[in-house]
Parts: sequence; structure tokens; C-alpha cells
Amino acid sequence: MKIKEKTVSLSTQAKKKILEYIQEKELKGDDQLPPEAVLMESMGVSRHTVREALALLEQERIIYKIQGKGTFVSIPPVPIEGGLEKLESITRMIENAGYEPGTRWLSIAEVSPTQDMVEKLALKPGETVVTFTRLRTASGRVAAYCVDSVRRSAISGPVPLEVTEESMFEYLEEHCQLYPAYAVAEIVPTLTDQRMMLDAGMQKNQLLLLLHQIHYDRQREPLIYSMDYFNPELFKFRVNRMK
Amino acid sequence: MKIKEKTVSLSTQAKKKILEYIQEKELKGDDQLPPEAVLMESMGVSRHTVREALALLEQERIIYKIQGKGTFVSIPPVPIEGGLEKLESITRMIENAGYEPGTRWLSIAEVSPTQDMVEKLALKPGETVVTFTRLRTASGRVAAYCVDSVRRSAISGPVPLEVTEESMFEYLEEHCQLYPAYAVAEIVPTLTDQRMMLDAGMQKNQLLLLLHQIHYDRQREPLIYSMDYFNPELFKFRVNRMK
DNA sequence: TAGTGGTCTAGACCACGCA
DNA sequence: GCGTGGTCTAGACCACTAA
Repeated sequence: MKIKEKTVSLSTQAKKKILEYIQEKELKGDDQLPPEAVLMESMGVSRHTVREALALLEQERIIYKIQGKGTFVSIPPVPIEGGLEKLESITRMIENAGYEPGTRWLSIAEVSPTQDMVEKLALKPGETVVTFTRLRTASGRVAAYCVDSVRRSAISGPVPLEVTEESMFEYLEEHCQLYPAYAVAEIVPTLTDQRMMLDAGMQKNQLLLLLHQIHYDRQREPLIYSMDYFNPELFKFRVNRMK
Repeated sequence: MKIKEKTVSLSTQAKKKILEYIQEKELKGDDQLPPEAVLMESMGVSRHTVREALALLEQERIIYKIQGKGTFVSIPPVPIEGGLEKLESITRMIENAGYEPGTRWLSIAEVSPTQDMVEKLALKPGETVVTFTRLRTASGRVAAYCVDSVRRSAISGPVPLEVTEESMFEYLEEHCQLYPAYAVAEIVPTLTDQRMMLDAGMQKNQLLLLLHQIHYDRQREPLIYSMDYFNPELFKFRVNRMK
């Protein structure tokens, strides 16, 4: 049996070659790359393809261009780390921070939506939601208190008693055919509330960062309403801001 | 005297035409746009140009594409509001929130940098920084406590006694030829500290959102080290997260 | 004026979704 | 199999920078 061949586009290959070139020549910040015409020839591809490769590198801030002057290597020539603007599962966030992700399930229940949920998820009158409440841990320490809700109709069959997937995204993709593509997150500084203190044994008045998110699919359909309370002692939240 | 003619690219014109088409036909969410071949013909441009126009619209999430099916209008067909990932001056943020921006200057002083500043701004040994401390107000209410530092050598002449520009960015661009292009922001939930309570008359233990930012120019040179403490009662901090 | 990146054209073939 | 968007080529002219 053959594994599906992934054909890599020429522009992606070209991008890789340019990166290797930077490595080989040990180019540092503000060093100039060869002009597009030279890259075309040396890689045997068209200018369009070269420019696509350069566009990818520019997006990752590995290079920058100045019209009339040339293309240059950014300083330092390593990509900056991803920030919050990149949508990732909490599992991945915990892994990226260098911890071992864990989950303690607190409850899965079908409940009436709040007014805010009705609006944000565009629920029909009388429609209920299923709410998943979990405590996420990072190498054993309390990392986040997560409350995620999806419309009842998204889940076929009875409300599950347990979910084995570590990541909520994985569960929703595999069992509900929900494919979140982007999210709008509101960031709110907050303190532990009564419920969390009981559920998770957290301290009173501990500072938390609430990520109040609505996840949407490619067609901008709202899928998930989530309230994730993060422990700021374990996570740094970064955002890369561009003009 | 003639004002500089701004030639608008064909792809930008094409983008505008497509937007007008959506308006005219009153296309709603998930409605299909004409295929690229038709757009080429009706607008009299090449496929490349059409695709550039569509790429711009896709970036703004006004449309989405599915290979093999077509191009569709997003629901709702309005661009989502900008979030934190878009770098803006605090002045603009206050204006966008619908308030009247104001500034109370607290101090401008040449000081020794902290160790963190030396690292983040890549300061030479012995180099000092100039720190601007301001209280920003929104229609009279306390909006943010801002502490911005730049390397001493960036400011020609003596340390200014006052700055008239409302926006720090404007001041730095016009007087120091510093052009911030992007910033890396760390988001930290925090409480009012002693200094702020004295300076700004804030309450003890009031929740704040600290945006700890380093601003860089196009060449990735660090320019500004800033610590902005925002009043979360006045601002919602949004981040648009993409997969 | 020479050299660079920015925009645009015309045409080709490929990969995917669907009937 | 057809129609869609995705990728790629070859070639042209424009706009900006610096000598």
C-alpha cells in the first residue's frame, strides 16, 4: 500500500532553496539576496515562482524587500515565534510552552444557552447547547479552566459521557465534522471565581487571563463558544502586531 | 502646483469592481461569485490580475474560495473589525472605541535602562534611554498608563521638556525618524501598582491589562520599549486568530 | 542610466468537486 | 467529464533607487 504522495509546489521548493542559500552563505541581517533574475536562472524556475517563494518568506518576516534596491535578510534571520493571532488548540499551546498536556474532565452537559450564546452562535429559539468543562494541566500544574459550548444539533446521537481526545478540536473534527478555521478572541483580565475554586482547587483572587472566543468555520458559520481561563504564571501571551 | 498622482493598480481597481458587483447584486453569505474566466472578460483584465484582486478580498475575509467549486461571499459580507494584531497608536485605539483621546504628561527623563531594556533594545554598554510617562484619557476617564522608552541616541539635541503630539508614533516619526512597522506584544493581567496609584489616582488592586511591547522597524531594528497598562473597563481587547 | 522589484498579459497544464 | 480554482511559464513594461 502506498502512502499518498504529497506533491510539493515549485514555489515551496524554491522557498526552501532560498533558505538553504541563506544558511550556506551565512547571511546575516540586512545582507542582500541575489536579484530575482539570478534566482530564476539558478533554480530553473520562472520569475513568478521566485516571487511566490519570496512572498512566503516575506510573510514569515525572514526577508524584506525595498523596491529599486533589492531583497534583504531580516535580523535576526529566524522567524519570530507565533503569537495569539495564530489559532492553535490549547493542547498545542501547552506543548509549545514545553509542558506535558493533561486534561481533567469536570462535566459534559446539555444546557440552555445564555443570551450571549444565542446571539454569538446564532441559535434558533429553544435550541440547546452542549457544554464541556475541563481543567487543563501542564506537566501536572493547573494551566487553564476551559468551558466550551457547541449547538446540540452539531452532535449526532446522545450527549457523550466522556471524550477521549486530548484536544477539543480533534474531537469536534472527527465526531462532529466541525472544522474551525478562525476565531475572534476577546482578552479579559480576571480573577478566579467561586466555581473554579471549587472545581480546580484554585486560590481566591488569583489573576487569570480569560480568552473569550467564538470559533468559526471557513464559511464564517459560528461553531464554538468558549471561555478559557489561563494561568498567567505558566503562559506568556504574545501577539505579533503589524501596521 | 500639482498634487502627486496616485496611480491605482489594476488589481485594486478590479477589487473595487468586484465589491460593487456584490453590492449591486445584493449577494449574501455563501452566494457564488462569477468564475475567474468571466471576471477576466467582463473587466477586461488578465487572470493574474483577477486573482490578485480576489486574493486581496480573501485576505479581508470578504470572500472565500473552494478549489473545484468556486468563489463565495462570506457571511456577513462585511470585514470583521480589526483586533490587536493590527498595530495602531493608542490615540487611534481610543478614537476607534468612540472616545475623545487626551494625554496628561507625567514625566520625560533620561534614565539608565533596565537589564531587560538592554537586551530587548540591543543597547550598547553605558547607553541610556529616554522614558516618556503619560496618562492617557478617553473622554476624561483614565484609559491607560503608558511608559515608553527609546535609546537616547535616537533623539537629536537635548531631551525634550514636553511633547505636543497627541500620538507617540507621530512624535517619533517626525522628530526622530523612527518608523515602527510592527510590534511584539506580551499580554499580562495585572493590578495597579504603587506608582500608578500616586500618579494617576487609581484604585488599589484594580485589574489592568498590561501590553508589554517592543516596536521594530521594517529592518527588524528594535525602536521602542513600552509598557502600557490599560483599563479593561474602557477597552475590549480583541484578537483575530487564524489557522 | 543601469539595476532592482512591482505590475500585467497570454497561455498552458494540474488538482479538486460534482454530476 | 466538465467546470472550477491552483500553479507555472515566457515575456513585457513601469516605478523606484543609486551612481
